[in-house]
Amino acid sequence: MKRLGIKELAKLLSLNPSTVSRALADHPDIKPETRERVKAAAIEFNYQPNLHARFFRKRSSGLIAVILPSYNMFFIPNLLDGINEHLKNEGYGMIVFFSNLDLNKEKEIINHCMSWLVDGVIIGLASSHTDHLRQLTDAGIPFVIIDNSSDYVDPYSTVSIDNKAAAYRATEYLIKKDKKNILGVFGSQNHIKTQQRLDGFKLCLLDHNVTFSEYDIVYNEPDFNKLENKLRSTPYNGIFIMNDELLLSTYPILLKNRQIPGNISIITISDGVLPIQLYPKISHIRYSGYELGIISSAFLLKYVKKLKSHSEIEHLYASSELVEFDPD
Amino acid sequence: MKRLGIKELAKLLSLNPSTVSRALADHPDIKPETRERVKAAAIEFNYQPNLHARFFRKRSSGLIAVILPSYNMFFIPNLLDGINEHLKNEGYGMIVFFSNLDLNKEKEIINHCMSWLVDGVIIGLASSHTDHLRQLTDAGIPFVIIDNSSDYVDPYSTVSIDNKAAAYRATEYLIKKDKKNILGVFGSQNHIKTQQRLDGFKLCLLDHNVTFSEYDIVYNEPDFNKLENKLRSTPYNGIFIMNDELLLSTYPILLKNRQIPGNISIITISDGVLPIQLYPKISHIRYSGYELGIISSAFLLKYVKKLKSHSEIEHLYASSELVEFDPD
DNA sequence: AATTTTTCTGCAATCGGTTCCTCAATCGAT
DNA sequence: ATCGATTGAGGAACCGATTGCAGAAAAATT
Repeated sequence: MKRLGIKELAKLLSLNPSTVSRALADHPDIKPETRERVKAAAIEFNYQPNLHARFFRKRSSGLIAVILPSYNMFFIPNLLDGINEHLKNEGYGMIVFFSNLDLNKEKEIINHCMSWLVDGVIIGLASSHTDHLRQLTDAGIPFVIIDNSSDYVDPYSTVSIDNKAAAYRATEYLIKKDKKNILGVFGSQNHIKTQQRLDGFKLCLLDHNVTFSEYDIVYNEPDFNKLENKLRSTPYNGIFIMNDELLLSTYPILLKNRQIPGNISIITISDGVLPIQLYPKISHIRYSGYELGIISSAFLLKYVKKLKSHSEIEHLYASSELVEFDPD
Repeated sequence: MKRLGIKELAKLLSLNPSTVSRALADHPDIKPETRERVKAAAIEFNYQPNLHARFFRKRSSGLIAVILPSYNMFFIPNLLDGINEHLKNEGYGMIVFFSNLDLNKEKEIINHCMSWLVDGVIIGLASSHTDHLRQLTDAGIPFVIIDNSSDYVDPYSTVSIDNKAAAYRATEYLIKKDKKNILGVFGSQNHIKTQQRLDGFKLCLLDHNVTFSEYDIVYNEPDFNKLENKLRSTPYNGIFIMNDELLLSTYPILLKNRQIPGNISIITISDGVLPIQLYPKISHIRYSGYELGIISSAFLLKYVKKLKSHSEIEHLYASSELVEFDPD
């Protein structure tokens, strides 16, 4: 069975292609009877419109590009799900690209997006460079930046979780459990996210008069001996772990050096997938990748639909909640 | 700076659009001088071709769709990298979809692909259902099935690792280390992959006259007590873990109940990311997602380029290698 | 019954590149 | 110097769906 175009379908129905087109698009000009006849035939003969022809003619694709920096395995799936779900409901499509944390690749992708006539872009930046985003602005293609909130640096709209607040709450959880010998495990200090979470962490300790020193913080440590030494030399009873990647890499060391659960409490910031896969499960400040997806796509569509001018910058924050797993 | 089309570019160069088109496509009719002049101008004025117009006219998109069942597999990033790399070199583009293990969504995506005029499809099946793939066959769109090798069931080309052989080699590794009290950790018995790896596992034990019983196998066990009980009641000194997911979920239990590394050896089958993130690192039969990507896309392109008839079914296997991390 | 209004459908242009075909200019050979 | 072959570029049709406009048919109004 060969694929048939709108002309063939029209011929089968003894109608004009334009009528068929309008019927399928629920155009009010077409009377219900004809409309239903056309739709039935479209299904019967498995008519699939040529999207390229359509987009070409419409000079817009109804497509939103999602550009992600890496295939971070933990929350990306939920994020994409959320975005896709919302876009689908609104009649938009989604097309996903990965920049592999490579700025040049990110630029390439953006050029590509322009060739694709995308209606909007949701982007997780590969770096702190944002100059190339002006291309999008110039072409009138709206975009929002997700996760990597560099809100105070550039005049672009962003959606992210409130990293500082999340870290604060996480730290507070440990303190309220009276675990005041706290070790902080953080990522690269160059990263904005690290700084934000570090701010929340330190602020909370300060607010609660918990003494700590820089010695009690491990940054992006691939050398596990250092971590192990600290665990052996200091009676830490609370561990703050900044994210999933660090949780995964440090958890075995913790298990080896401490009874878990026992007199030690661990908390992390996560979308909640990894912490409940581990055993025992890990308490965490949970943010939802799915929610972030919904929020960012809804936000973007406001610009796409011109409900909002692209010069109206705004910074949205997704919520996070404490998920406890300690037995006590 | 407004986007300009091929006509405007042609006007700027005092050339005909057709000449510009040919120059950019390296058509031999155009003399090198003109060609270079056109290309320089294209860069200078940042000419971005309208891909929809192009694909529409060419009646093909040069796009390969990659449909994956879920994101949360450890080797997906490498797989996509491999596919993308090869396709790019061959002048094709890649477009990625996720079915979330949902057959209906998979069907939807396939319909979508047809509307997109994709030139080929690489698909990791969401289920064992394959009826809907006939649509692609009917439309003359070639495809290959990856990872999930159901080769003996359906007449479709597949690319995967040789699960049975990999499991055999993994088991052999344990036996050669004289670890003959072996516990096997497997996934859902409904899954073809489980069966294949189980076959290799059992065959190897049989070949080496190692006694074992069904008691020594754990299937898709979300209840960790069972696993823990077995570890306590039986002096296992070798553990075979079928995949990354299971490694992640069982590793903490193993750590808790055994000194690792110690008198116990663990082996898993993996793309090699997780096993070296854990501590201590885990020996594994390593297959490369990247390689699988290269192989499957190269294979698909043979069909796409009509170097191979779509009726010529073939089953390719990617290689795997032993990666050892035991201290002794 | 004639005219106006409304409802429905057809016609044809159009979107931006690509490609078949045509043809002028250049070149080499006789 | 003439003719045929080759080279380089232009002209125009075309891909399939959409949409402004025109107009026939039906309904409503006078």
